[in-house]
Order: sequence, then structure tokens, then C-alpha cells
Amino acid sequence: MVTIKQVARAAGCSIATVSRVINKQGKYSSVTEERVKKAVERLGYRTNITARRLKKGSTMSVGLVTSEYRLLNHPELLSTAIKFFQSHGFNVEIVLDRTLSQCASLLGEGRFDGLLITDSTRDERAIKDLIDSGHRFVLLGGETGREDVNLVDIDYFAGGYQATKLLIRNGHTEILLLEGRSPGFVSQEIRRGYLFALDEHGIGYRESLIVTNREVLYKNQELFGYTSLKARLSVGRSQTEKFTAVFSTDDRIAAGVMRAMAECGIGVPNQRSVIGFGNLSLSEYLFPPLTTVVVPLAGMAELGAEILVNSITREDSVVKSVNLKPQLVERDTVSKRLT
Amino acid sequence: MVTIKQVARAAGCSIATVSRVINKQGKYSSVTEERVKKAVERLGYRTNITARRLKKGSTMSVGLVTSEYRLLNHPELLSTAIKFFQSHGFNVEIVLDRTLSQCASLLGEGRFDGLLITDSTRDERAIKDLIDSGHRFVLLGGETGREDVNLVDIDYFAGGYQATKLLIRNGHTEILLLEGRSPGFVSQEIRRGYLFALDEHGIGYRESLIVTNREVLYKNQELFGYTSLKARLSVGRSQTEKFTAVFSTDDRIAAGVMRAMAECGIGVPNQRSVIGFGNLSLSEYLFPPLTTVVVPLAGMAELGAEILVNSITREDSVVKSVNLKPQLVERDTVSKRLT
DNA sequence: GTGAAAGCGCTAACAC
DNA sequence: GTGTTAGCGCTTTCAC
Repeated sequence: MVTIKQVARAAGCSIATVSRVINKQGKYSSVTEERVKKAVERLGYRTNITARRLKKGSTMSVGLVTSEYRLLNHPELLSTAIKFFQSHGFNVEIVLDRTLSQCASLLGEGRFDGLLITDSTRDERAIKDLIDSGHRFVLLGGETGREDVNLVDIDYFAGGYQATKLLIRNGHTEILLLEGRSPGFVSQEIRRGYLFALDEHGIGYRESLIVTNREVLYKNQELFGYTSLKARLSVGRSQTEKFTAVFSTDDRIAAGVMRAMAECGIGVPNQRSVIGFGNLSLSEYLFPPLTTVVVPLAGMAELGAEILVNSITREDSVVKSVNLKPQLVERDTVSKRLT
Repeated sequence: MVTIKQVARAAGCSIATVSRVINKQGKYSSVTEERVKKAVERLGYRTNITARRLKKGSTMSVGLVTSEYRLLNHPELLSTAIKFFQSHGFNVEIVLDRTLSQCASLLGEGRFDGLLITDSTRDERAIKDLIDSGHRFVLLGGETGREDVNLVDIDYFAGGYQATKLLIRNGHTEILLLEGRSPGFVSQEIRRGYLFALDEHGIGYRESLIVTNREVLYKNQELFGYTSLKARLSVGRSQTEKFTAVFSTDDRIAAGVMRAMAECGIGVPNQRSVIGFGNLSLSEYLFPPLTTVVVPLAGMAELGAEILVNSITREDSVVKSVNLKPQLVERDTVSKRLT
């Protein structure tokens, strides 16, 4: 490895001067500048980042704490954040499947200047430690009762509300809710929106119209949608369980629903309407293309990254808490109820 | 920040002893061990990773050089690699959209102990620099003429060959090849496999049966499949352009193909067979589920990560070059040709 | 079993 | 404009 010392010798000056030229700081003559640059070039010198970090006490590095689930299901969230950090001069390290208190340790090691955390478990103790340590961090969609943390969240309640309302506007009152398992409180919030919309329109809520996936987390969402619907469609079901629309809390569930519909020869949206949630890439490839709810994950990531960078680089940055709204994307699976 | 010095004072010993206890190295009495551990606990001390790295001259950190395309389209590749590295004690930093020579710089900065590189551009000069610098790196699916680099690659030729052969075995001889744009030489290799299989069975190759997407890289693959097929299906096409099966070099293209088929009332696989490539998650949600070719991306990532870790940790590691074979996954879109 | 001290490569304060 | 030097926090050699 070639060090600053060797460059100094080659350029016939001191290491301080080399450092000045490299960092364009302080004063130096254009003659020495030229000599140093030549030497750097000739020797192939590169500043040792570790030594610089130790000296400066800052790493220009952030940790992106996330889960395998996120990585596999919402890569755009990560890529957005990474691009933002990188374009602002920060390196980003992926930290997979770590608890909040492990994250606190990482910051304690001086590994990062800050942390962007998705899917954090609700661990108030760890959050307190994180705050007390004086380190910078931003929670993405985490649940916390505290007001003094940077938090960017998505209003899943509003998403559930909007989706349900679209169905209601189209005349549907018997709406089957298929609840997948999802990290955190996502499903519960969506259900709250569903119930709220029903209630708002004086539509009675029926427990038999809510089906919850109790299988292992995240697995086989499509199968859950498929089997749930097949069961519903079987003959001999009571009148109270009739439905004209299906609202799934995950697009993959909706995919399963539509597969079951197709197999049973039920037309979508003519005979039944279907709405999903999440706008996964598969949704536009379904036939017909799925009406669903767009969750602004990339927006959440970018905003979170921006808040983190600000809180690292600026002394006067203030704690921010933001709540982002999902948006309906109307494709071809919802239509007026046949009267 | 609490340093080793403070711990030493609190424990009533020297920093050397604290270091020994922390790293479980050298000798120390159980009495002092206890005292040091107590002090560490009480003060909340964490070893400064930057200082340790500077002293030891190793970072225990690797760079995962990749593209936004990979991140969005093959997240399982990244997650597999990350998990492997993390479980072997390495931190992993994501490096997005950097050229090979920029990667060489990164290594020169001592930022990483090694690099796992996907989608590298063919830059022999940079590869030479990388090798000459003595740094560790592994190429994933990169193209290079050199024999002295660690390389894990996927045999796309074999994939194209297998897919085509499956169709031929089912009696198809007029196979429409829809070539999407893809990074590197992927499409070309798949086409070579297609042509080889045809030739092997004495089936004449027809240029009119090969359609290439000339649009902007990666964009609108689904639309390409859809419009290509719509055009083919229009009335008044000559006899020479008839086809009984479609082979797409990307599952999303196949998704577009199937959408077009559905709209035109053409049954799959009864009237036309369809085979895709890549086994994207959407493929099993198509109706009917898509027969396609599984590309062992996760396997490639894990193997690459393993080779990299070996070459970092072991002096005697030898250069490895591996070629992984894709595999057919037969679902419901290929059947015997109607005679 | 323990401590003193060198030194990893760099930046920046200070002296000239 | 340039050089000397302290020191970032740690590991490790060497002496005791």
C-alpha cells in the first residue's frame, strides 16, 4: 500500500503539504501542487479511508437496517435510499435482520454516522438508548409511541379506507376482506380503514366476511387467496357469506383470488370486483390488470434518507415525523355491482 | 464516546489489558477479567471499529458492486450474498452503478477487503489493474477473456438450448423467439442456444421468427411481448411467419405475450405454447402459470461470496471459475403441438 | 499476568 | 507557503 509518506518523499515535500493538496485545503504553491499531483499519479496513491475516518471522527457512512422481507419484496425502497445516500457522498452498508439494540451497538462502534431503519421491532428501551447515545437515526414505518424520533410512516389506514370506499362507490356492500400476514401493524391498519369506510356508509360489518391468514409469516400469500376464495365459492354456503367484491391486503393474495375466479369461470370484474394492495410488479401482469393501492415506499425511503443526511450534516436539524398517504391505482378489476 | 482508556482507568488496569480481555487474547487473570467486563458494561464501552481497522490493516468489510437493475430485478441475488457475508463476519457495503476502475479505486482506499462484482462492464484494463493491485475480487456473470480471475457465471446458452428443446420435444418446429434487451451478453447466449437446438434437430432457422426489442434497455419488456404478438396475430401475415410456440428471453415478455393471447382468444397452451426465461416471481401468478427457465442467481451469489471470503481469509486460495446451469421449470404453458 | 510504548495513516494546529 | 508534530483509538511487541 502506498502511503502519504511515500508521496511526500517522491514529491520532495512534507506529508502536511501532500494532505493539503489532496484535500484542497490551506495554502500551497502551484509548483508543489503540480509535483504532488504527479507523484500521486505515478505511485497510484489513494487516501486511506480508515485513517481519515479515525482522524476526522466521522465515517461518511450510513447503515441501512432492513429485513430480508423488505429486500425481496420492496427493492425499490432500498435502491432509492442507496442512490440518495451515494449521491450525497455517503457510503451505505446493508445491515440485515438486526434488532434495534444491536443497531445501537453498531453506532457505538463508530461504524456509521447514522442509521436508516426499516421494520424495526417495537422496542422502546432500545429507542431510548439510541436517542440517549446522541446518534442520528430515522425510522421507516416503525411503530413507536415517542415523539422525539425521526419517523417516516405510511398511512395504511387511509389505504384501506380508500380501497374500500372505491368498492362502495361502485355499489358493493358485501366485501370480502382477505387479510394476509405482514410485518408490523400493516394489516390491522388496513382493516381499520376497511371497517371505518363500511361504518361511514352505514354498512353493517360481518365477521364472516373477514378472513385472516394464520400461516407462517409472508409465505404463500397467493395460495391463501386461492384457497380462501375456492372455499367461499363452494356450493352450499349460507346467504350471509355472499360477496360481490374482494379486498386483499396484498397483491399476491389478489393474484390467488383471480386464479380461483378464473378456474371457477367467474368473470372479473363483471361478476366480482377485486382490489389488491401494494401495487407489486406482478399486478399489472395479471389478467385483467389489478386495481390496487400504491404504497409510496420509494417516497418514504427518499424522505427518510434526506432527513437522515440533514440530521448528520446540520447541527440545527429538528426532529421530523411524516405520514405518507397511499394512492389508488385504478386498473381493470373493479366495476359497478350488477343489480 | 467512551474509549479504551476510560475503561482501563475504571477497571484499574492498563489499556493493553483491557484490549486483551475484550479480544480474548493473551493472558489475564480472571479477577481482572471480571473487573474489565464490569467496567465495559457500566460505561457502555464499544470498541471503535475504525481504530481497530486502522491498526489491524483489515476492514472485515466487503463491497457488493451492483446495478440498480440487479437490485430491482434480482434482489434474491443480493440478499443471498449479504446473508453469506454477514454470517461470516463481514460487513457489506452496497456500491451502485460504478465502473470497474472506480472499484479499483475503492479497494485502493482500503475501504474493503474484497469486492463481489455483478454486471461489470468488459474493461480488461481495469481488471488488470485490479489483479495487479493484489486485491481480492470475484466477478459474477461478467465477461472477460482472462483466466486468472475469480468468476462465477451462468450458462445462458444451455438455458436457451433447454427451453427450445422442450418445445421441440413437444412437436413444435415454428418457434417465435422474442429477444428482450438484457445486460451483457445474456440475450445473445440464449439465442445461440435456441439456434443450436433447432439446428440439432434439422429445423431450418427463419429470421422472420426472431424479434428483437430495440427499445431502451430493460424498459417495457411486457409491452414488447404484447405488441410483438399482436402484430404477429394480425390477419394477412404470410405463411412463413406462422408459429405454434413462443420463447421469450424474459418472463415479463412472456407475460405480455399471454396478455395478447388472452385478448385474441387464443388458448395457452392448447393453441400456442409459451415459455419464458428467468422465473420471476410474477411467472407463477400468470394464468396459466408460466413454464420457464430458472436461472440460479442465488446459487451464483452464494458461490461467489464463498469464493471471495475464502480468497480473503486464506492465503492459499486458488483462482476459481465456475459455470452454473439453468434449469427448466415446467408449469402449464407448454403442451404437445396439435397436429 | 501486566504495563509501557510504538505505530497503523491521516489531518490540522502551530511554528516558522 | 511549508514543515513539525500531536493525536484520533486501537493492537501488539517487548520488557518485567
